Amino acid sequence: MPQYWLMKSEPDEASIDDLAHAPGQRLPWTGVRNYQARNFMRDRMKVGDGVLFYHSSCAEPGVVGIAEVCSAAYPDATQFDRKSKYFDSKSTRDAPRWMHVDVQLKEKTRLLSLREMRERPELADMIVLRPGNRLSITPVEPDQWRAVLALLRT
DNA sequence: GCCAACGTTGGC
DNA sequence: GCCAACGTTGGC
Repeated sequence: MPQYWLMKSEPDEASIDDLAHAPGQRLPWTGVRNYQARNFMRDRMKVGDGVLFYHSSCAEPGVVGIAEVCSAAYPDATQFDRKSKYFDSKSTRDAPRWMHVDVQLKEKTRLLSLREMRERPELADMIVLRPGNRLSITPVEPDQWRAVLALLRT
């Protein structure tokens, strides 16, 4: 059984259109520097898991597409790149601190805005809607996944 | 730009 | 191991 996830990305960094125009419509989910989010990718994500692609820190935050996990977790190259803002001097090639998966676009959707999500009782328990939530990757329950997909098609 | 929430760091 | 200080996230 696949699991489901919501993954936040700042559109200035990697937008749904960036994903749509990437080779194979696949992108490495680089730049995660939070242990809980890393652990989700490293320990719990499987190829084929469903992903809600979410735009954050922008004028209209919300879900903008459906994607799929398309690789196992592997070391994030940006942690070794001194010129990258994601460079981590404490990480080593022998024991890389940061890992990520690749994701592949399944479908660009309409914007399901955060505001609209908050209005929906069937989504009320989603972690991303919890006050103060800052986690960039959160698990999504199967019934929440189905409810979001239904809303995206309205 | 503000600020609440919360994760990380580092002194002790 | 505690916890204050600090930094980051991200909606508004």
